[in-house]
Amino acid sequence: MSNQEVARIIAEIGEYLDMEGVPFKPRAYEKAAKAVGDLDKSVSEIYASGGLKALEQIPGIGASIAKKIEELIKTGHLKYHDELKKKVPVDLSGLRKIEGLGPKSIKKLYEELGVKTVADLERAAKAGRVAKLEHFGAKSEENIKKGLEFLKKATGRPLLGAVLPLARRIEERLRGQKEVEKVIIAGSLRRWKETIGDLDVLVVSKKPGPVMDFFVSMPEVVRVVAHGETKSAVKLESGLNVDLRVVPAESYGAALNYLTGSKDHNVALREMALAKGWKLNEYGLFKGKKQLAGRTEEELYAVLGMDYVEPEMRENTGEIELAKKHKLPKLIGYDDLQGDLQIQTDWTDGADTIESYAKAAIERGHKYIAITDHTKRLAMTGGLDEKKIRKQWVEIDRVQKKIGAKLKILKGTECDILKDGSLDLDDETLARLDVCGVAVHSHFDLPREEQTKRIIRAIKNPNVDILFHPTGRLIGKREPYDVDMDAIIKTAKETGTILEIDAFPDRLDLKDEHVKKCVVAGVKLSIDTDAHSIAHLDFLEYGIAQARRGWAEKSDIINTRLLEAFLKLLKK
DNA sequence: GCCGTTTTCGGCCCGACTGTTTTCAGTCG
Ligand SMILES: Nc1nc2c(ncn2[C@H]2C[C@H](O)[C@@H](COP(=O)(O)OP(=O)(O)OP(=O)(O)O)O2)c(=O)[nH]1
Ligand SMILES: [Mg+2]
Ligand SMILES: [Mg+2]
Ligand SMILES: [Zn+2]
Repeated sequence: MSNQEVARIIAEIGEYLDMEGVPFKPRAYEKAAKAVGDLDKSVSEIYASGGLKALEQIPGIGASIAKKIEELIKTGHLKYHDELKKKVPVDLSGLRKIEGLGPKSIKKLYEELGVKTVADLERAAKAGRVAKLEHFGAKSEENIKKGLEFLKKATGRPLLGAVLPLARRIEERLRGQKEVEKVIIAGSLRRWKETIGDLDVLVVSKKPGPVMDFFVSMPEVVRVVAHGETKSAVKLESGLNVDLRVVPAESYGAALNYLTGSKDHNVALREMALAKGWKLNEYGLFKGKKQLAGRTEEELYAVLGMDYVEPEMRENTGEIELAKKHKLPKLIGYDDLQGDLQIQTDWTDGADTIESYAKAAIERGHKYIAITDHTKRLAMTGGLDEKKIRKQWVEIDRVQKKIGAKLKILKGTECDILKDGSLDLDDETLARLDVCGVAVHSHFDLPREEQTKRIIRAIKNPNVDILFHPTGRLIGKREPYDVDMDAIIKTAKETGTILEIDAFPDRLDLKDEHVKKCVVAGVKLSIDTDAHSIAHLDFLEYGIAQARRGWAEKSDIINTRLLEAFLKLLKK
């Protein structure tokens, strides 16, 4: 039984208890479910090796839930869950996808109308039966209908890269309003999560009314979900929700901290405040009626006795303890990169010429770039063979001469790792390159052991400098191939191979959790755009963000160095 | 149900908006 399956059952128990109005337990189950879902080892294995005791070691899991997990692992079933489900036998996860519909409403709809599924609910709403229920009415029925309509079109969480440009436009638009003193996008976007559930916008203003009116009447708005004095929410035609919070200047820091989250980070801070006899909310940190902090986030963390925590770290995964001990890492900054080490040109499947990339890189302040076209096995891209890549070197030399010393153009490759772990170009050719990147582009479905052996063999090659997009995932489209990342990281450490953080918004590969492991292991990383056109050169920030989410410092990333120092970090 | 240099018992983050309601529950952030 997978972690996700266990987590789902535990979470459902929480929802059923919530339905019955049981206090506190729902949160306990919710927390436990999240703990299981976030585990990076398998619960079954944890139980197999350490038994109940090991399960109870997981924060949020105590004796009672540990026993339930044991039953799930042993029998594939949980009597307690089955019993709760028998009382209200509905498609809970399906119905919960309807915005605004919570456990209490679902229970009522089942008991009064026999609604078990989304389809049942649709029939009941269309027949006007929902509006007749006590505590429901015409508007609740209408909202359910709208929710059902939206659910049919819903397409899941969009990529950060797909919403960031829109978010920045909305930010600018609000900034143009005269009542607006400050605007900032908070929420998961400020934490640079790889996918985004909604936009959370914070505005400072003395006059919220006009700001709210402007916000809910933006042209893209198709539905006003809420329209209040301090908070509004809308749905855009793209399906994206946008929340707006407006506060006075003296609450800016506290409100930004609240709206940035994560929820778990917020709750942990609020518990800290509570333990000191204080109260933390979005208006400030208070001792009785007196505001101790709230105008800035820096002040808020300081008064709580912590160092400032960067938004990318606010996931309640240990950052709070480090901040209290003043031991937070100093994260790599958004201006710290000197160059880009993965670029595909029109020699293969890229859209632009070496020369135009060089000019664009100079405009962006890069000191070096690596030209890393595909190799011959990727025939559909016109991948380079040993002969053709030598021709490319001549062109690189020509462009280098033309542009002079402003930018170093490195001769590189994104050489295919073949099925057996050998490489698509011969060693003599690889040895003559400035930067040799290798990557898996085929046989994604090899068994874990074989895939791991294949990649290890490739990076053990003394000519190989960097492993590009190490897990091969495409967010929302393709799962990472099955590979033992711990073994790859270990080998990278032993061989001095660099692992890449591919910044392309649908890759972000390595992702934050793997970056964290590399940092701990002392494996060096590179941040590259994987550009296939000049516009893609701007993706570096997504890679930097992922590095920051993995707690990487400047020194962990090789292309923060100037050329000479950077080249020294590659294999001899 | 979980958890602990304020507690092994008694707390549990805190607030906004809506809709249906004569005073607040439900849902969400
Ligand atoms: N204190 C507190 N803050 C919360 C709670 N729920 C949400 N928040 C805060 C933290 C969140 O980051 C912020 C925005 O809420 P969202 O639901 O939009 O979450 P977030 O943006 O983190 O993720 P998302 O990508 O939108 O799913 O509001 C809560 O229950 N308590
Ligand atoms: Mg959000
Ligand atoms: Mg939100
Ligand atoms: Zn390519």
